[in-house]
Amino acid sequence: MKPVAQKRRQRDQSQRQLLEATIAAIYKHGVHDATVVKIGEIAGLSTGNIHYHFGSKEEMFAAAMRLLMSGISDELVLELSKADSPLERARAVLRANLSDELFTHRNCFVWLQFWSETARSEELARLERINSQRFHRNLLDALSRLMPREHAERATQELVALVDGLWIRRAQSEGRITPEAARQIADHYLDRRLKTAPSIG
Amino acid sequence: MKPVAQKRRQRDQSQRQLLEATIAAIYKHGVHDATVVKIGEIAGLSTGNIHYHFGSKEEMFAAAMRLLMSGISDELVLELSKADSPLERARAVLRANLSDELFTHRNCFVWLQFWSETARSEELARLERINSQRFHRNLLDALSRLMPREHAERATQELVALVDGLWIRRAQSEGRITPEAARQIADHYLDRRLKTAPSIG
Amino acid sequence: MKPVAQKRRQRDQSQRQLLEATIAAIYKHGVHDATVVKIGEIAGLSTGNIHYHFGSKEEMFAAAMRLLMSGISDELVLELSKADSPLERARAVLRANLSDELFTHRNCFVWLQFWSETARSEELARLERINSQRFHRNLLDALSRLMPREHAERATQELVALVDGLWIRRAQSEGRITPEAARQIADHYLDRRLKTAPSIG
Amino acid sequence: MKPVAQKRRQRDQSQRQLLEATIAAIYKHGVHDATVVKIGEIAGLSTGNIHYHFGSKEEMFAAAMRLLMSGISDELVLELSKADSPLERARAVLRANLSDELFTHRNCFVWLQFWSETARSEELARLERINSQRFHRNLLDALSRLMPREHAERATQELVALVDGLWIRRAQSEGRITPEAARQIADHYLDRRLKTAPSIG
DNA sequence: AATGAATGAGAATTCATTCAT
DNA sequence: AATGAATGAATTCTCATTCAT
Repeated sequence: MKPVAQKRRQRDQSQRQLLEATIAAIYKHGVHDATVVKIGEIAGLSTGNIHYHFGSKEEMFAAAMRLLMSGISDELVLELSKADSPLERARAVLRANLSDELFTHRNCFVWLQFWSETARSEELARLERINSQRFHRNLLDALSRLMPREHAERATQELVALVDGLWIRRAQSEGRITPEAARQIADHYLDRRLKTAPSIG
Repeated sequence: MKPVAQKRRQRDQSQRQLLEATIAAIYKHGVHDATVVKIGEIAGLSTGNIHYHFGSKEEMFAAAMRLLMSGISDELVLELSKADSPLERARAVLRANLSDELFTHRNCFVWLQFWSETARSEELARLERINSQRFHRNLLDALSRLMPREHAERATQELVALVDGLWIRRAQSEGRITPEAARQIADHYLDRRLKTAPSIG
Repeated sequence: MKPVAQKRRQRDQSQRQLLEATIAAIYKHGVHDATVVKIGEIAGLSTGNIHYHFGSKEEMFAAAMRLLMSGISDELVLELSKADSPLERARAVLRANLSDELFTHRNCFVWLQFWSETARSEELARLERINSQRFHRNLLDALSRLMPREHAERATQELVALVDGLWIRRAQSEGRITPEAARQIADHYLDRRLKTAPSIG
Repeated sequence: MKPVAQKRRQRDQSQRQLLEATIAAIYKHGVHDATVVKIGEIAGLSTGNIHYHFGSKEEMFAAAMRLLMSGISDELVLELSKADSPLERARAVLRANLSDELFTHRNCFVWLQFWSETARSEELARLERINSQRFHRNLLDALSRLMPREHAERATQELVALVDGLWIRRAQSEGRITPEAARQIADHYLDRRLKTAPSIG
């Protein structure tokens, strides 16, 4: 008989597979058409098993959204770890959301699908708020050291909207915008913002 | 009164009611849950009627999206008619998309739902492209007279993304942002853009 | 105002048009898919009108079957009028059902469709029995003068089955059998029957 | 007992039940009114199951027709296995189609329903052709050894039509003809055919 | 853990029929 | 006589979920 640790590992792997498959299915078919059967096929598991692992489709979708969010979080932590000035930190926050790894057609598309599902699931709405607020908070923290509070708040709002808009654009179709171009837009925006805002102290 | 004319009016009214009901249902339940039965209830018409008038649910959704787009178009025409300088025209384009009438929670929410449906319906995707391109073109026309071509193109991209991001934000929940605040963000952005770009002539 | 006779003529024409359209629709789509709307389109009349004229779809189908039957009947009368011996009469009955005008793909196909509808409509079943019995009776009358009663009865049964089978064959697809070939089969069968049966008198 | 084997048996049994129920429903109501719900009720299974097992109603109908055809095929093989001369073989082919087990009101009625559905389903039409050709070929093989080729071909055509006509007759209503009578008709026809055709060799 | 057969509520769609004009 | 908008019951099909194995 297998030791407990091995069993757990196997279980975790199944669940991970299921979450990846969920995202893949949403990317392929859209949330609406990402059915339990299709997800199961991609994951190589039966529908019965999905309910064994996640209880319901909605819980699995929430877990998939969390997986996506943890990817964003990891990227953010990575970028922030390399930044050692407020300006660098602000740039790091933007870069994290527009990196080659994260700012993919797939990611942006799937995220847009979750955005729209927010209307049907309070849990997904909650997760969206958490993600949005984390982005907002990190950016505000950095900008607050570069310009007066009020300016920083406005600049944050604008940058958050700008990045969201870039995600929509990227989600729309493969070729509309590249990560490189998106980063440039955000960076230039930040530069102009800093030039025109009164500096601190 | 001619019976033919009366019948036509009756038909047009039913179709209009159905389209309004479609939008209302999407607003209330999300695209996914805006079923033919619910739409029929809101419109006060039977489900059979939907297929009599539009052939299929999908075609009715496309017609509803077109109705939304014609609202945006009307607003744009109205604003542009009042503008008589390139700068005014650029502002008019932005204001049209962020006006009190258009930049409502309802409109932005429903539009986000259509955005996500783009993945499932080629016709909706086509409509989205038309709308996006019209916005892009009008803004670029105006900005091209205020700054060198290349700058104008970048500025357009940025402003389009910014406005899309503001729509997402507005869609998310009633209170996150007001039309007034959104217009300020866009206007300030434009002002800074003009200050930092080399002027024409 | 139109005279009464003219009105009646107009009404009769509409009804005749509708019956022809019914048959055409059944030929084109099969009974199952010959909907009131499709029939109306072929006839150039609205669905409301169909019910004004026939009360219900089923009644219209029965009327269409009667029209088909009257065609067979006319053909039979015509052929019989030219026959002046028992043998000629027997041949006439067969020829009537296998004539170039009647034994068409269209006729046989539509008749097969009515045959199957017999299961759902007592009225159609009744009509089918009338038609079948008329065929049977006329053939038996003729054959009874050519061979002993018992032989005649058997021969009639056989010939009726043979002709029905030929109709099925013709209904199946355009090319399986020609009227000419069908008539030869029936005639040869009759000849052999007469040769091997004891003659009367 | 292996669970896998058990599941397969369970599945096969359900599918078989569904096919029997399809035939029973067609016999009871006609193809047109043999709805998924009614079939499910007869089979004692839910409607969802029909689509789980067969994908669509049409595919299930095709499978039911194949089941009917395999019954005919079995009967034919059985009869042929007992025949050891060309004449015996010809008789066997006829007897197979007119046996007490096969030539039932139920079978003939259901087959007539499938015949008429041939117009709506290319697959059913294909199956009908296969069945018809098998009958034709087997009969022709036997007759070719009893009379010259050309005679054999005509005799085959005639016998096929005769048997089809007998099926129609049997389908029409319970009492019109018995298997015994049908076999006599076919046998006598064959006898007369052999008498009047030039023999081989 | 895993399977997959079975369920049943709910989805879009079709269509004969009605009815106001 | 004729139209065609409106209805609503019925139909096929989908899909998350359950459950025996």
